[in-house]
Amino acid sequence: MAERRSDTRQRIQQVALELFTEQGYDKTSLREIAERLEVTKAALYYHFKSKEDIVTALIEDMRGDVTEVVEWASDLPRTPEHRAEIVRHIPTVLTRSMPLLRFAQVNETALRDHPHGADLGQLMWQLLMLLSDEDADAEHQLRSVLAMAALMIGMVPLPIITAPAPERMGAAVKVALELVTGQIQSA
Amino acid sequence: MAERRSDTRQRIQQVALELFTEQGYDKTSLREIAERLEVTKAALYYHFKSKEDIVTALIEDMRGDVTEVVEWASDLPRTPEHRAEIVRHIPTVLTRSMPLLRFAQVNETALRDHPHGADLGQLMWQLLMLLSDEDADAEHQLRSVLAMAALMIGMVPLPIITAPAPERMGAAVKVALELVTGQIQSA
Amino acid sequence: MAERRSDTRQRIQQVALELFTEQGYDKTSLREIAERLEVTKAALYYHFKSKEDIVTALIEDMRGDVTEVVEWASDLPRTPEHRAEIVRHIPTVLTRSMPLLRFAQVNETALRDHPHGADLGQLMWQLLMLLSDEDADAEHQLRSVLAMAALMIGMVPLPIITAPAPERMGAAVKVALELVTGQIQSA
Amino acid sequence: MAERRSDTRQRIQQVALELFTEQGYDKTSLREIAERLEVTKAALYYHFKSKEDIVTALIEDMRGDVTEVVEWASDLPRTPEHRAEIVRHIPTVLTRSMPLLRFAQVNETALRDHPHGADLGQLMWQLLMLLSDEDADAEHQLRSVLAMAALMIGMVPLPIITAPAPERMGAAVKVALELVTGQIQSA
DNA sequence: GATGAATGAGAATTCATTCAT
DNA sequence: TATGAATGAATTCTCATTCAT
Repeated sequence: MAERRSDTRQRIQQVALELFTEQGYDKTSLREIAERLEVTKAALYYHFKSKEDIVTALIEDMRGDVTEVVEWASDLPRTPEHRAEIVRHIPTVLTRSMPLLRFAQVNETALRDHPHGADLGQLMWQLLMLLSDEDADAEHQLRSVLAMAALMIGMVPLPIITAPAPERMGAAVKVALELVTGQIQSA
Repeated sequence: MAERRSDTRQRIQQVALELFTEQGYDKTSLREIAERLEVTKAALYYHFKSKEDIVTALIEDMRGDVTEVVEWASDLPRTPEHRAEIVRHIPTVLTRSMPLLRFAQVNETALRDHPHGADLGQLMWQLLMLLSDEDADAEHQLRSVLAMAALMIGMVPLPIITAPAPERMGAAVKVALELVTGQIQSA
Repeated sequence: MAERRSDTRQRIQQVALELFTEQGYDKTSLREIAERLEVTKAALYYHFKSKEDIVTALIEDMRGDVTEVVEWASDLPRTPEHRAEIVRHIPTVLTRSMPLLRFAQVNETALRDHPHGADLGQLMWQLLMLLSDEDADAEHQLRSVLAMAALMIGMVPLPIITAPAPERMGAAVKVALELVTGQIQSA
Repeated sequence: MAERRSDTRQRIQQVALELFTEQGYDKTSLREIAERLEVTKAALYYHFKSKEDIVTALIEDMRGDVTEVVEWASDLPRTPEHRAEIVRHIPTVLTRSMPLLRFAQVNETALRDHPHGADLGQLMWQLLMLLSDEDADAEHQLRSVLAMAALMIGMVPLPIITAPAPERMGAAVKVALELVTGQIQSA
């Protein structure tokens, strides 16, 4: 009763996500994951049919959060005020998904030929499109890309930005707002 | 006279840079590079003592351009006007280095344990510091990171930004200026 | 009463025989057999103590038929007429065993080191010896081998022989008779 | 000068053919082949791009002999006399190819999904068709299959046939002739 | 300025098998 | 009468690297 159903499967996903992000998907061997979990490689294959499949599961798991925010935002009219609201909302709703987004960014090339890499790309694309339009001009598109980048940097530390998390997040939202509304924000 | 000094060495670097960027450093084998050049793997080892060493050479080759702009900018006083001038200057002086910067970005994890990966990081750091200060606040640091990101996106196409190169570059400079000067730019 | 004794055990044997013959013993994994039956691999181990053991059961099951014909024929005097009678008898009495004989032939190498592979070999040997003698000359031995081969080809389709089953069987018996009696048979 | 070109490649093929025939293709690991040759597994991969590829090379190597006899025989008119001539000719011209034919027969299932397994099948088919016709009746087709089988048994020892090689071959030719000409042969 | 032949280390994957429940 | 979870040993294959020529 105390045993959670398929504890191991969860732990594999978690450790894999950590290692894939830290060292890269290609540089991380299944041996390494297995050792870290103190199981055998074959145990990984009991739970996932391939290395790729671990990634697939990771993506599947987090798709929900993104879809949710996309659906919520899609109904909003495309006004600067609503874009601002979306920007403010994203950090709270996507916190749990951030590790995956970071993983995706760091493993860009490795995901290029992954069968579900495209899916991940699409998720990010949908996020971006919340702040812009497919037929907006280059500047608008660029602004929304940068706004999303700002939010990501706010949520996960970049070695270059030394400030503590809350301050970082505050700055990120502020700059992101400026980018999507085209207005300087007062602190 | 007819033979340029080490033609092959140049071709190796060029092909390697292409493949490393397209497919990732880890996913690109020396066999693949050799095949593309129609030489044997052993020939690569005549010119470079290891796979890592190709990267080292790549970095070495482009370091000059960056150093140059860094030196030029370092003498300028840290005013908004000069930061703007730097932003405007970067695209012209770094065009040749862009492929390498893109390579670095795309192979973040692979370069993490490369002996000269740190060097590349430092180059980018120096570039960033031209627009900011080590002891600036989080917002300032973030702004300069995003400004550099804007310029990079301007120079190399991101699948998401569909506009043609000149328009893309124009938008990039405009947004970058806005980010580093804190002022909305008029077209 | 409604449940036949060990239904599953029978189904495992049947599916295993099919797959072993189609794809070869080595190429057929227990996973595949289990999947085809929609049970787990562990279920196979409930019924058989090893993969080898499935083969053992298969052989055991069919030994009866062969033994029967061998015993019947052993009592007959070694005359051409009786050899002819044996040839004519074999197809009717061995029809049920044919799948196993085909399996044995197709998995010759795999059965070489099977503990009961020898048994199967012996069964075939006994069959052969019904038509020949251990101390017959090379030609006689060859004739009886070919006669048995003819009968087998008659019973199971070879891709090369396109005729429908009854015609095939008729031709097989005719040629087999000719081989063991040394006389051209009239249709 | 004393060094034969690619000695190793030849030795790999030879040892592989031996082991594949003795133990079966699937049961023979590259490790085993490598050990027998006192080289590393990787050396095999220098000479052949996969395990399959060794088989391909084997087939390629022997195709010539078969093609030759097929071409010679194709020009002959389809009379019983010529069929007899073909039967008599085959053992001399196919001696070198026999090991491969034996390999093919013993590894029937393993070759079923080999990309060049079909090729081998076709070679045998062509051989068969020299003694028969695509639209001959079942009996004729069966006779030529058995005649070829007889010749093969004559060339390679079957455990069941104990006679020494020359006698075996003599018997084989005799029986094969009888099968294709439909006439009892006098010794 | 190259090549041909080889290696050692390690990767992903598959398999038959076991055992507690 | 089964299953879920796991293992150990093996397999095919790839890679960066070396070295004599």
